[in-house]
Amino acid sequence: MKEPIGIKQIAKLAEVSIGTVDRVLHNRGGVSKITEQKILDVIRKTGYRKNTVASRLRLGTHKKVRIACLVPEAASHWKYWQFPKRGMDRAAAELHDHGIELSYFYFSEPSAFLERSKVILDKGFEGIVTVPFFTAESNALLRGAQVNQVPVVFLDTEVSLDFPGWFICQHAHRAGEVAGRLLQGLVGLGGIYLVLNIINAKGLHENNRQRESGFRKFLNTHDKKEIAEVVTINYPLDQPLETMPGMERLLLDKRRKGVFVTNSRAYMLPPVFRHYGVTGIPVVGFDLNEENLECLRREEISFLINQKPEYQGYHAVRGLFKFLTEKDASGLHVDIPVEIVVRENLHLV
Amino acid sequence: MKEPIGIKQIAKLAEVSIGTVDRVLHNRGGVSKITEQKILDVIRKTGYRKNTVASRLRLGTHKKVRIACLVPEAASHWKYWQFPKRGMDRAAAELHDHGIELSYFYFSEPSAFLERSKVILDKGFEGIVTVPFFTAESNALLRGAQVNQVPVVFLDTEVSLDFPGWFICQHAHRAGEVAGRLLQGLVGLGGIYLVLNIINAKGLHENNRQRESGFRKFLNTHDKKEIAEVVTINYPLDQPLETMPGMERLLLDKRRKGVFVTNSRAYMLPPVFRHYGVTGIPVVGFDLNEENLECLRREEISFLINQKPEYQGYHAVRGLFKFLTEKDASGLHVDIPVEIVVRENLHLV
DNA sequence: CTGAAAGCGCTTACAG
DNA sequence: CTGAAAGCGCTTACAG
Repeated sequence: MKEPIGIKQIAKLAEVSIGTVDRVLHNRGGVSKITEQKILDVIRKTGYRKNTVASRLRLGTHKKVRIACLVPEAASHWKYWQFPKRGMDRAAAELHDHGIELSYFYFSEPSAFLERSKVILDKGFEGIVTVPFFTAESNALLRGAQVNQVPVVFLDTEVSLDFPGWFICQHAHRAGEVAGRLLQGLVGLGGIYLVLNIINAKGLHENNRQRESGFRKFLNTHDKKEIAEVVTINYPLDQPLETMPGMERLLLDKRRKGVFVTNSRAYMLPPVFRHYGVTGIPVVGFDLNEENLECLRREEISFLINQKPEYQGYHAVRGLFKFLTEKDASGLHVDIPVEIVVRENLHLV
Repeated sequence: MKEPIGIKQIAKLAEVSIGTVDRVLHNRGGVSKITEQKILDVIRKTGYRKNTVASRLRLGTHKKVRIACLVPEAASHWKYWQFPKRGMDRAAAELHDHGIELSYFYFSEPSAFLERSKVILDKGFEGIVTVPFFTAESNALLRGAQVNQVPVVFLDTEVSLDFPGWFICQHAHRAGEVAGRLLQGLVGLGGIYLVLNIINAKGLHENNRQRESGFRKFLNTHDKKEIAEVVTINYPLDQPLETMPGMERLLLDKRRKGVFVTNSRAYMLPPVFRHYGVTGIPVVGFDLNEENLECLRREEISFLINQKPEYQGYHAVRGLFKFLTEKDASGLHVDIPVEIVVRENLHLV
């Protein structure tokens, strides 16, 4: 209801021109201490807030906010990366008239990540969205970005790095606890729970490690009598799952309760079950890829946890834009919900 | 990458002034057929899209988009209505510089709803957000709104009305199916499932009816042998739940499996269980009110389904604004996800 | 039926 | 150190 205070009214109240007000607002210097103080007083008293629409009209048409997205090659990783990309594109479309320009860079190897990082920094992008798959290279990126105060947002995984960066991802430990809750709800306590991790040359992915840890924590907390046993199988992608050491013994053990797959490949389980002729073993996994969804529809998987990759990409771009144009980092503090998906809410998530 | 086409370039290409272009763009009339056609051709060929930022700067400061929110008195309905209100306020804050003005109107009785509706229509609001609690009165509102083509968005419940309106709410039947999935997962098929509905002078709330129907459908579909039995208790709010006819018999029956509460009062169950000295009965309910959350934390409720009321309010206002300013109704087609909440993802939803 | 001009609030290049 | 002016793209009131 209060009168809209603009830069013009500030200028009048402080008895200066709007140019001088702007100099103070943007710390452009060249203003005497006394005038500056007078203007700052008026700004404080009136509670002036810049009109972002006018600001973006003026600025956005001249020089766009340029954001670089350094993402895994779209085809890899089960097309998972199309989702964040879609979210980023959607955000950019919404902000088109505000003056935004998204550029994509792709990598698969660490060396490409490093090389593209350099290009991005050289080209003077104002913000970067990427993924912390390679720790050393992510640190190198952050080190370079720090020089020009370029904000970097990491999606998907939270890892510990040497310089400050933003993370928009799901709390993996919590997601593991949720998985524990869901499985335990289905089968009760006691018996043997199987955790399936993918392992590669670099060892366990941080998300998988955290998820397993959360899962174990849930069972330990809820199982006062220590009658539940959690067994982990770390399997490399290039080996057939059904012949992994321990698999046969576990599946045929009468005490086996359910399986928690810490990655996106829960759909690999049902064929293994069929191979050993076992039925009725609940599976909880991650991600809404087509293979998993098909299993969910056929009721071969009980629950999937969604990391909302599109949502992650969308908020990364919107959050960065807000930060860059309004110095407001609130849009970069988003907790990705641990969204539980069953067959019946599949089309509504 | 393509050159930004503005009204100025359209004018130049069509060899007219920008005023004439604007007349065509807004169907303001007073343009010869031949000029109009020439301009339309250029617009089509260039793929011109109006710059919404410039448009809002010009328009928003002169006349704001005025939206009326006709909502239940905030204190009633377990403070549930604070959430959509919060979402609407958040949307309005984000759109402040674009020129939006939200006005709240409150009702509790149908008569007040009707009276406020008239006021809203008289005052010439451009869009309305409300709730279809009273069918006849909602129809009256829609009838009045239709005259001036004022769009009306209903939250919370989808009902059948006599005139077209928008609905932003959860698919209640699906939510019931999800509840069926969750309960059946916990206790398996067979035995007696209890459905608890609140009933008042107007009978069953549409959402509750749909949720029960979805729940029953799930059990019927999955229970080929018809060994599961669903029993409904419709209870009026002014009577003690534990003495409702059938309650004692059901709870003490060995075959009883779990309880589905179709409204926000799942928290009333645990005391009833204690009253009869029964334990370990799973409960699935709706809404994240403090009482329910406390039960979830104490593991007296297994699952809560969130209708995301804040999200509903937020999207109603954003969707209406987009529709009113860009003739784009896409923001009014939102399916509210059936969000499943357990103790472990509570703080992240 | 059409055009020229003013202005939304902010930003900056230029003149002094 | 400060002000006056131009302009972002769109919209409208006014003049012809």
